[in-house]
Amino acid sequence: MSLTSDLIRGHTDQIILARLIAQDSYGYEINKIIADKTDGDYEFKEATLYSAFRRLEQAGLIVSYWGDSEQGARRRYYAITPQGVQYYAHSLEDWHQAKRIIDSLLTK
Amino acid sequence: MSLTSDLIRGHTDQIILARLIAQDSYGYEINKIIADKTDGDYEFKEATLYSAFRRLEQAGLIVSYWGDSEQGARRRYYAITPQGVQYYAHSLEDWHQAKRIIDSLLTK
DNA sequence: ATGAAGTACCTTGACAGGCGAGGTACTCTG
DNA sequence: CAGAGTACCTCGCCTGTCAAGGTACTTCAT
Repeated sequence: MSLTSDLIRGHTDQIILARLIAQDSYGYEINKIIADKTDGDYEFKEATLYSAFRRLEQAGLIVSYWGDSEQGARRRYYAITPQGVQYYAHSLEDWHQAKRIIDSLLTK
Repeated sequence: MSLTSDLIRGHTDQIILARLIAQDSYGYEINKIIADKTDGDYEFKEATLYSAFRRLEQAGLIVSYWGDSEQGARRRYYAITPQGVQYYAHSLEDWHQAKRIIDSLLTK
């Protein structure tokens, strides 16, 4: 993985929310999906991931519940809230704008 | 300006280097050019700008010299070094990769 | 049976970058 | 002479990342 975290910083929450819009999920799975989607180029550090969950839940953008799996390790599932959806939509616009702005600043 | 700083974080150094590749410049002017290029949508906070200069100079990516202006406020000019040019080229590639990765993570 | 590897979660403390707030010093214009 | 503009700088807080460490369960090969 060659991506420095500072390039992803500012997208962590957004990326997690994008996954939760697709379906409820849990930490470990989200990270695996991200690794898959990027062909192993990127993955959150666990500490980063779980601190993001805490932040998002406190902000009311996601809620969590324990999975009722009888076997295997317990899983804490997360679901996106309506505010989360709204926040995500807004963050998408920000991203498109940021791309334009950064690209324009990197040219003569 | 709606851009959150975390979206720019990771691009600060890169943006400054891009300006210095175009021509030697100084803090105040760089910020004005950036404001111009983005139609006022973005501008560095001064503290951010000057701490970036310090960081870049310590890293050997830029060098500074005092402008010899007789009138007006003194200006500290910055010039990019060969290492700076190299670092910039590398950071451009990182950026293109980051764009692809982030975009791919924001879709189902 | 035992140990390694995989799944799955969590916390602590350090560190780096952004930036609000404050400051200095000079020039120009009304 | 005051205020706005140019131009630089520092201090200390805040936030997000992450290395390091931990817990607990399951599966599989030895």
